[in-house]
Amino acid sequence: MGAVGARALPPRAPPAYTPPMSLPHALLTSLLEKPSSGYDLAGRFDKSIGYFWHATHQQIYRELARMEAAGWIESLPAPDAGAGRKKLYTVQSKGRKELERWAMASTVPMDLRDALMVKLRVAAALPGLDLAPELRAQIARHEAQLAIYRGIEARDFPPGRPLSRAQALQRLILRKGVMYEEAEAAWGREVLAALEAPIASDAQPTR
Amino acid sequence: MGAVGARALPPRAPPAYTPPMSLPHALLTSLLEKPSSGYDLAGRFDKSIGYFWHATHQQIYRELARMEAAGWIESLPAPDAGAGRKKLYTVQSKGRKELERWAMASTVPMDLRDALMVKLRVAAALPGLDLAPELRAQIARHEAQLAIYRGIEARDFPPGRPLSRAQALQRLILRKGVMYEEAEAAWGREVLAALEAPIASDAQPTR
DNA sequence: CGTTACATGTAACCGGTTACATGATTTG
DNA sequence: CAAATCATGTAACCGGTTACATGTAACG
Repeated sequence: MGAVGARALPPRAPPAYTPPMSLPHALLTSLLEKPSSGYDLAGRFDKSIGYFWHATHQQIYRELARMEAAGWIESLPAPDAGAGRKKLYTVQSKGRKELERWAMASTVPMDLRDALMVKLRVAAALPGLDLAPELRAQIARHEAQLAIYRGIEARDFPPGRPLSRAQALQRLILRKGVMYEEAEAAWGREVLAALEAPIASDAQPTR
Repeated sequence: MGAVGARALPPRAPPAYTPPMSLPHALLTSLLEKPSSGYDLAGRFDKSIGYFWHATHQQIYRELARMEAAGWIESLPAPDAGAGRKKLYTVQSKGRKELERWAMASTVPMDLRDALMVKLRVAAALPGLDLAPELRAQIARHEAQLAIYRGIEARDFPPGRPLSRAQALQRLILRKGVMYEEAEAAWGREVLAALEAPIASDAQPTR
């Protein structure tokens, strides 16, 4: 097969706007909770998701423009801001349906892509290399992040107080951050301990 | 400021080839262990890192071409494969130095970007939504992956046998996969339990 | 009046993905 | 010799990032 000479095909029909991943859907969710301007979204990018996931204003403006073109959202000149260009985006029924569809659909997880894993492999090939400093830095970073999440948890969800459904879900999102950082830090400590362990030079039992 | 009319600048000087992330360095590591063709690298993409991180052959060929242009690696027509185009890539001293530099440098971690976190937020805004099936699927997926890693661990690193330095490092890479999947599955179970818990409709103590 | 914050955008690049193409080698 | 596999690539897109541009509103 392989139609020879099929080179100069017209540029494929503009693919129907169906993003595989989730920035637009994250924005859609934010807008569902509260109609906002692109600037507002960039500023907070959602109180809970923004803890873990940063998006620049350019990304956000781009997605908003696309979603408006797709009819998922609509913009009105903001009631405040007289001569400014500020726009207020509101989710349309098409957008709400799309968000439901996406939420119910199954999503493939991201690859686990950690530079430290590669660096361990480098250390195996280049025995002179000392990864301990970088490891200590990473452990400290994860522990600091963990402390931040724990602080938020203690402040926003003190134990013993009953939570609304929305609050309970919000807390679970934060829990993910906590559990993720705990696992990262624990792994880091395990690696550091192994690096500092007596180097049983090569497969020699300590005897 | 902002030199008006500075539009038609010549396309900025081709930025010195300094990738911020790590695919080239992962490939470099693989090549350091064993000079290979692009096809070989695509096939295994490194026994340990390939467990977690997939790279397509196009990515790999592109990176190999760039790294050769940068003088990090060199290609020779492969000794086998008579009339074929197969090339064997070998790390040059420049590449080895770059790998060391990168391994010692500190790396910024990736954002934690999980669709389920967004979906929980959606569920908070749209109370009709039932995320339980998707959650069960994710838990099953993580547990299956965990079983695979545990199998490899048991096969390659049975307890009680002393390990060489390289083997110990290899095992730590695998441990990361294990700990990551454990944390993901544990979080999933926590969320599922919360979703199925008595819905204390809104902040009403069960009393 | 000048600086800072608000607010939106264009241009250009890089990494990751998908589709397509091409040709050599091995095998039934 | 036809099909599968080996082996390498081009083209085109999309998402994420950085640099640059532009203008309004609020504040001291």
